[in-house]
Amino acid sequence: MTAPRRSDTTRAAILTAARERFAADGFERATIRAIAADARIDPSMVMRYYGNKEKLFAAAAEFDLRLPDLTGVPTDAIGATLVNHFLSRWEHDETLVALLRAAVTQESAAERMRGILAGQLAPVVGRLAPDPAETGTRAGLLATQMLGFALCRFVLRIPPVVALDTDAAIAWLGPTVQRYLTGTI
Amino acid sequence: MTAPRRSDTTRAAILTAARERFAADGFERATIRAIAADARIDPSMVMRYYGNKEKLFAAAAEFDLRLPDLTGVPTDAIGATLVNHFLSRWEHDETLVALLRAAVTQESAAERMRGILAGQLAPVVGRLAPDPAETGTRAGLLATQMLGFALCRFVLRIPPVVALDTDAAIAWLGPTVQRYLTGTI
DNA sequence: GTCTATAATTCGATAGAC
DNA sequence: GTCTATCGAATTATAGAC
Repeated sequence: MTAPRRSDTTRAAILTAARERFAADGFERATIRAIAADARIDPSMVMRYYGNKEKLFAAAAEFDLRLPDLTGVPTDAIGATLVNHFLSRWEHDETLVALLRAAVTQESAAERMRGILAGQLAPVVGRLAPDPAETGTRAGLLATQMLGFALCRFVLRIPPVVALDTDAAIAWLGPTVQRYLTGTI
Repeated sequence: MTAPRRSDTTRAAILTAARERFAADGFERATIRAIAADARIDPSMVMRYYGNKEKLFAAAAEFDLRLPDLTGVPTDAIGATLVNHFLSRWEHDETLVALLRAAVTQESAAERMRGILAGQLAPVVGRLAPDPAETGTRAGLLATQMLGFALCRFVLRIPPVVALDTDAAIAWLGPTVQRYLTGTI
């Protein structure tokens, strides 16, 4: 364990500002100058700490889905539980929105997104589905619905999707996710 | 009716090249220079014909969903019919992928996307749902699933989603769309 | 109608003083 | 560690010759 350096405060401020800018503007339009201004530091410090823009993004887009343990959840409540988890996870952390916005034009961000699905989501899904060969497909289908919802709600801001409250969103999306994870064709 | 000018060929070539570049690279990374090079013309011609980059995009992103008439379709086949329609529509026209990629960082493109949903999709959905107050919500839910699928398949290229063939995609997504349009909470 | 030349910005990245 | 100054590259957009 190393003691926290005095530069750690600066590093954290940069990361917070970077996440906000990347989430709001996407990778290209989020400039190092703007991020530095938000963090109240000099732009050259960003380069000094993170090397270049892509490495800065890689550090800012570190993301843990924090998926709950589903072993104690009744089988037919898995869909609603997961939808509720994703909704509250997004409300309080814009990292995933930043990642989503950047992934559309930045291959490294898309690769990161694929890695999160394969490394964090698929293992949890795998513990539910009997057939291991289906795990990837089920996790992928879940991604199409939940990322699509995030896209329409937070990025495209489609009015009726923005207007949905948490209960309605769970009621509509829950059965979809439930079927993708535990149903059959 | 005016006779086709000889410049119409050039204009069409520009639009085709623009659609390809916007679809592949997004709004910021698709440069006027690259579009002009693809169309085998001088970059200044693009400006001459379309004024600026945003107007060029607006012209290239003109999109008609070409939704089929659903009045003759059995009620419980609506989901599969629509999913099949969207899949084939995307395979042969990259305009919607271009619009999706651009809409993530370009507000005017997002507005265009919202306009397509409200102007083309919602009216068709409205003819199916008994309650007019629900039309927007149902069309929005349909958008979350179908745009999410396009995002994961064509933009993020998530392997198991890319691997789905048409029949499997219809079998999985059809019931979801069916419930969003004709089901209840 | 087509192309050359270039203006005007903006940005990522670097060098170096302090 | 922090900041000033600036380079070099890329881009949209314009002006004007032919």
